[in-house]
Parts: sequence; C-alpha cells; structure tokens
Amino acid sequence: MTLPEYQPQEIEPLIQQRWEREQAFLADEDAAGEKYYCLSMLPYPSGALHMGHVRNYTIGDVISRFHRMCGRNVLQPMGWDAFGLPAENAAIKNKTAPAAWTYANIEHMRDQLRRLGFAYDWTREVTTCRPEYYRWEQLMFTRLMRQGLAYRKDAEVNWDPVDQTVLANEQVVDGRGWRSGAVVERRTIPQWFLRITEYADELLEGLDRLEGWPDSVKTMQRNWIGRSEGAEFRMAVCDADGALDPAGHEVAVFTTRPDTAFGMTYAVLAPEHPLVDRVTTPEQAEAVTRFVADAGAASEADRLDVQGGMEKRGVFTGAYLLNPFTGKAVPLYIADYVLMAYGTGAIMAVPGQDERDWDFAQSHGLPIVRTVQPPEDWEGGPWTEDGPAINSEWLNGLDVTEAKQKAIEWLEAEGIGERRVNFRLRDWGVSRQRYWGCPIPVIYCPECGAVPVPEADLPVVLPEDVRFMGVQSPIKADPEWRKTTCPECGAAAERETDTFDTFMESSWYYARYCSPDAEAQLDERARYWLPVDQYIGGIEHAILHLMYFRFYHRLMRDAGLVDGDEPATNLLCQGMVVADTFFREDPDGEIHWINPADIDIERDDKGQVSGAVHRGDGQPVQIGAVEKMSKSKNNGIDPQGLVDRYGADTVRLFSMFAAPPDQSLEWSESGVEGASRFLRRLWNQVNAHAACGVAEGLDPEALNDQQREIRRRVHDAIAKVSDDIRRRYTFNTAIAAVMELCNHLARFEDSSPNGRAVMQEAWEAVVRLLNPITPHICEVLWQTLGHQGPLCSTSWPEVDDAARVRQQVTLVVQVNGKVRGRVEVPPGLDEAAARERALAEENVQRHVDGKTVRKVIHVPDKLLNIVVA
RNA sequence: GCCGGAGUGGCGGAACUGGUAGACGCGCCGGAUUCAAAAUCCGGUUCUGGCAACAGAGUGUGGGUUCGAGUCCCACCUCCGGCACCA
Repeated sequence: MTLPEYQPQEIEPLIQQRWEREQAFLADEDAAGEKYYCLSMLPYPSGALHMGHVRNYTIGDVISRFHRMCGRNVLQPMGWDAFGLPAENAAIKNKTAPAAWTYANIEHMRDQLRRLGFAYDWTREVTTCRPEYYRWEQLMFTRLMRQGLAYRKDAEVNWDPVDQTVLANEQVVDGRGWRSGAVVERRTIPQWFLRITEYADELLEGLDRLEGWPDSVKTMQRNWIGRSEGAEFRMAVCDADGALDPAGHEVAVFTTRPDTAFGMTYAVLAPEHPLVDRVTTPEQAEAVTRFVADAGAASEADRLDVQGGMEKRGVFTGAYLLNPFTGKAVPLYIADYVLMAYGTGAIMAVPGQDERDWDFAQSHGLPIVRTVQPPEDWEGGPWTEDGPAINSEWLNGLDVTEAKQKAIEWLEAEGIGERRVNFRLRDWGVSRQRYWGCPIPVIYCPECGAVPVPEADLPVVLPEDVRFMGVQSPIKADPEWRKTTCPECGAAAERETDTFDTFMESSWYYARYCSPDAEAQLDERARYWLPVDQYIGGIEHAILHLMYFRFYHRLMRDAGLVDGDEPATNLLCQGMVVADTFFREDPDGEIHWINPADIDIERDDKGQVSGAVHRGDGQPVQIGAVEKMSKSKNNGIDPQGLVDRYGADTVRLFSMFAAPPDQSLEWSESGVEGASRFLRRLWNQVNAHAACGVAEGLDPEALNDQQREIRRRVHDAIAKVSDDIRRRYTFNTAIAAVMELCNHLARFEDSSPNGRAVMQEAWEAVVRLLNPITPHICEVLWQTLGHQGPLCSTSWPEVDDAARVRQQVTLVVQVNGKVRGRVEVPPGLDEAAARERALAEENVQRHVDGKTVRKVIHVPDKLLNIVVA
C-alpha cells in the first residue's frame, strides 16, 4: 500500500480556500466566549513581505489560533500603514503616483499574507490612506484644536535637506535624517503640535500598571518622558557690584539641585535665549554676537562632536545675576551646553556639584565652591552624590534631600521661586511638508486666522491622481487646491498644505479595526474589543509609536470614544531576524556583499565551519558577522522563495522554533530543512497510523506499562505546550516538546486495540498542539485521523491528570553533591527507604564506603544527597 | 557616561521555584539501504583519560553563600540594544 506524499504546495492553497469559504476567522461581537483581541503591528506596504513581517505575524497567528481553540472569541485583524515617504521616492523613481504604487503593493502583500495562512478577519482590513479612514483622524484633530490640545507655533525644526521635510526629534539619529542619512539643518517654520506634555505625568504613571509590558520598553519610555523634580527661581540682572539693572530684567532658572545654590559661581543662558541681546553689555556685544551666530550656524553634527567632552564653549555677557541665597553677584555667560528647549533655557552653574559646570569652570577660570561634603578619599572633581551640606549657611549639615526641601521652602517664602517638575518629553510636532499623508484640516483666513475645517466639510481629501515629479508636494504646487473660503466669515482663504506625521494614523488604527465601517470614528464595538489583549511588534517602536499609541488612546478616552486608560494590556516585542554575511574585497578595497542564498558552507570533519564558497563560481568568499537582515549587507532572505520551496507551514515552524520570540532569530537554510523534515515525518507517521483504520475505544484502566508510559508523555506534552504558549510565550520549547513526543511515538510499536487507541489519542493531541503553528498540515491530518469538521475551531486538547501519574520515578543519588547513581523508585518513597535503595547501588556504596555519613538531604521523588566525610 | 538585556557543546538554543547541565533542532561521525549518489531509516556526538565500568574537568573571569549554584550575593570583563550637554 502506498501512502500519500506530503506536498505542501498542493494542500496549503486548498486549506486556505476552505477557511475563506467557511469564513473561519470572522470576528463577531455576539459570539460566545470571552473576547480576545490579538494585534500585530500593521505593516508599511513597502512592496514585499520580509522575514521580520513573517516572524511578527506568525507569533500573532499562533497566539490567536491558540486562544480560538481555547474557546475565546478572537479578533485578529490586519491593515496597512499606507502613507509615508517611501511611496513618494518610489513614485519619482518609477514615474507613477504614490497612491498607485501603494495600492499595488498592498495587493501583492495581501496575497503573500494569505499564502502564509494567517487567520485574519479580512472584512476589517484598514488602509490608512483612504479618506474613509483618515477623515476621523481629521475630525479628532479639529476637536483637539478647539480644546487647545492642538496648537500652532513657530518652531525650530529639524530640516532634512535631502527629503525636504521636517523631522521629529525621534527621526534624527546622530544628527542625521533617519531615512536619508543627510546632516540635519535647523529652520524655523510654523508647525502644528499636539500637547502630549499635558499627559506626561499620566503616561509615566501608567507604566507602573502595565504588568504585561516588557521592562525594557517601560524603562525606555520612562527615560524618554524624563521627569525631574526641582525648583524654578528668578534672579535679578545686576552689575559686578550687585547694583540692579535699571531695566529690571530677571532670569529664571530651573534646577534639580536647589540645595547647592550657595555654590553657584556663575550662571548661563542658552544662545537662543530671548534675554541675550537685552542683558549683554556694550563691551561684550561683539564677542556675544559672534558666539551666538556661530552656535546658530553649527549643525547638529558639529555640536555632537563637542558633546560630552571637556571642551565647553561659551562667552561672558558682561552682565551679572544676583544670587538670592548669598546676595552676591555672579557672572552671566552664554554657552551652547545649555539648551533652550529644556527647562527655562538658563541655569545656575554649580561646578562643585555638576560635571558640565565643572568642565566649563575649568576652561573659563571660574571659581569652584563645594556645597556638599565629598567622602574623605574623594580625589577631586565634581561630587554629585549625597552628603552633608557645607558652605551653605542655614543648610549646613543637612543631607541632600532635606536641604532641597528647605531651599525650596525658602524660595517660596521669599516669593522668588517655586517647586517645579520638568519633563524631557516635548510636544508632538505633527506637521510634515510632504504630499503623501493625511491633509491637516485647517483653513487660514486673513481675518479669522487658523480655522478648523467644519465636520460637515470633512474629509479634506488628498488628490491621488497627481503628477508627482519631485520633492515638491503636488498640493503645494497646485494653487487651485489650496483655494477655499473661510468657514467662519466666508472670505477668500487658503488651506493648510502640510500633512500629518504618519505616526498619527498608526496611533489609533487598533481601535478602528473594532468598528471598521462605523459612520463615526468608533462605535460600541470598540468598547467590547478594547483594550488589545496582546500586541506584537518590533522593539524599534518602543518609544515613538508606543508612546503616541498610549497618548492617542487617552485622547480618545477623554473624547468619550473608548474606556480604560491603556490601549494594550500585553506587549510582546519580537527580536530581529539576523543572518550570516559574506563578502569579497576588490583590489581597490571595495566590498561586495554576497547573499547567503548563493553561498555553500564548507566544514571540517568535526563539523566546524572552515570556509565558504560562492555557488556561482565555486571560489572562496570571506565570512562576515551575523547581522540584521538588510539591503546594505545583502543578507536578506526573501520569505516568498522559502514559501515556494518549502511551504508556509515549514517557514512558520522554523521561525517559531529557532529562538524564543523576544531574541534575535538566526536564519539558517539547514534549520529550515530540519523543520521541513519534521513535518514530512509527521505526515508519514500519521498516515501510516490511519492506514490501518481509525482506532477507537481507549480504556485507560486496561493499559500495559508501555501504553501507560506513552499516554503519560502525551498528557505531559499537552500540559507543557499549553503553558509555553499561554504563559511563557516560548514557542520554541513548545515545539521541542512535541518533537520529543513524536520521537517516542515513532519508537512505539503496538498493533493491539489498546495500543492503537493510545496512538490515536496521541496523534490527535499532536495535531491539535501543532495547529496554531502549522495549521495547514494539521487540518489535513485531522481529516486523516477521521474527523470532518475544521480543526481551526476544534477545542484545544485537555490534560488528563490521571494519565500523568507515574508508577516509577527516577531518584538521583548524589554523594557530596556529585551524581553517583540513579534508582527507579515508586513515587512518594520516604527518606529511610530511599536511603536504603540508594545505598544498595554499587557505585554509591563505593563512594560512601569507609566514610561517616554526616547528613542526608532528601528531595522526595527527585534527589537524595548523601554527605560523607 | 547613564539605563536596559545577554554571555552555556562545532552552531541555534534548553534547563520555569537553588536539585540529573546540554532537552529539541542543525552540523558532524558510524551503520543500513543503493551499482552509485541524493533522499530515508538506525546508532553515536561537551571535553580529557579509559576497551569498558567509570573517573576528572566543565555554563565569560575572580571570589562568596549552600549538602548542592548556569540559577543567589560581591567585584570585574566582553557583546548587543536604547538614551546621551535634559541642569
């Protein structure tokens, strides 16, 4: 008799068609069971799926399918983060419109996702560049304008001279644009901002309650928000002798160390500080003007060169400030180590207690006064830790915390300052000078100013059928598009031609999936599904996306659209997908990267890698480091090719097996082959079993030892896999447990009715345990095992605790902590009996013989340690 | 510099609560099958010594706690990620 061969290319599309025909994964608010919302971060439609997508979406699919089998009412949607810069770049290159390019990519990538067998409810698909999606974002923005949570201000922005756009601080990496790599310039442009700082405290405190989020993400967010407590106080401008400035100017400073104020020996303004021109003396005017001009012209990259180093550039203004604590005048400097954007843009400088001030004081010959006593063995330099206050009159002797408190109380009593909390977090600049984004729904009227577009006139539709020639946005280039009338006074007016940061769309898509067709931003269905029970995505979004996501949820909460403070209770950040790199170096030093798919590895007879050759010419190549898959290192592997060769189940199995989800995943061709081999063996074994007919009538009471042993292993595996998926998210160990079980099943030969019934139960368990990971082959094998209904809605196997009870356990016997033997004993054996059995072992006897037993440690059913001397 | 995370066979990784280190997979070695190869199946595979039984060593380094440490404590080294003049 010949058994069918495993042919994934044939069965996988058939099974996918069946799921579609039966609409197996539609989410229904009225369905039975506890709701479970499992969400993977939506992709940017760049053209084709990469391995990172495959990994991300396989994790989500495994979790979704598992919870569905456990009886939960699961929502797993998918959509497209469709606005963004790459579409414009591709449009220029290919002479198409960004919209057409984007939609074509979506079509292709949707097909790729279908081919991987992900259990999405496609009826809820969201495409963020569609007016029916972004109109609600526009509506929300107009509401925020009216509430003052969206505002416009002239702001110095990061200008990317290549992409011709403003970048968020977060989009600047080491002074360069995160996409173009161009050195970023500084420009002043009117911009729209969302007042995320209004929520800074709440966003910070909320982290403490996010138990299901990784600590790394919470830490990064805490640092990003950067809350610091201290005081703000004002100092009068004066001359060297303390005579007050006739104009009455004051400088406000923020400090976290008001306890050190007696040690202030100078003060500093940021170069952009508005008081610079007013307080500078005529003698210093020229030097100050030159310094400010230099600082302003210095690019971010130039500033980075000096950052952190000893050299701190600055210039004396000629003016002094009156230190209210001492009543003495201190010189006022301008230096670019003080940032206008943080605090008040001015500081009191205490070189004795601050490293930066110490460096500046050293290079400018300024006095240093210690106000905290360093330890005796302190070798010098600024002391920034705790200690008793010194040289500080009425603060002397107090520790830092007490002294801070007392200093603030004094400032408040004097009416010159107050307690103050400062955040590093800045308001979110949402304006982009790009075309391919959601139009900002604002009209500028010469009379009425910036007016939000009325709800009835929304959406402001972005024209998609445009000629896109270059970096200039078509809606900026077209004078007609912007012409309109003022909604308030009817006068001729102009539209805003900037568009939103694309983080706006990805900040609320998770909620729209709940109400994809609502004639409002959201409806009651969002209250049913939210919060997201499991969110999955890359760690690269730890700060930006996930901060805006949490912020926007609160905006929607305050608009009465959703309940709860947080959008997602559990977060899983998957690791990178990495691969070997291979290269050749030209005689002139140029490096050519060669794709791993074109490489053959050579090994010595111990299995160690000894070299690599190019498959094309058979000549050796150099082996580089293991790195994140990227175009620049040419070490990316196209998942489509893998699916074509091995099938979706193999790709899914390998990507879940090779590493735990939060660690980096090293791609390996032979590892993929191993996954494929396992599935083929599984297929053959189940078919061989089923070829003799479906076995029934398992009688657990009538089993022999071998049969009982197999049943025990089956139920141990069910327990382990359930726990690994539900609680630990260690899909790799879940798979290993199933493989181990299959190895035992392969060795079990028993054609008796009971033996076959045990095997029937075992294979049914295996097929259900693997279903979340490799759903296609499992659907087919489920039928092979005699079942009609779809496996995807079959229940998860239950553990039979009685089957897990052991007749014998292995007791490890140690002598002085070293393993000297193992004995098979009945469970629950007491210490005396265990000791007797242990000492009966020859090898144990040998190590105990002639020595005195000092102590015996007995861990029942596990270990017996005999301590001798 | 600060804040996270990680260092375990030839490789990816396992060991969840202090209790058998190396599960599972890859690779490699040997065997079966084959005219031969691929595929498949069976066996072996941390290192050292030994025919073997077994013994010794072993989880980045150095110390410590413990009957017992990959796991806990102290000091340090290396790698990865994030932030970086934030007063």
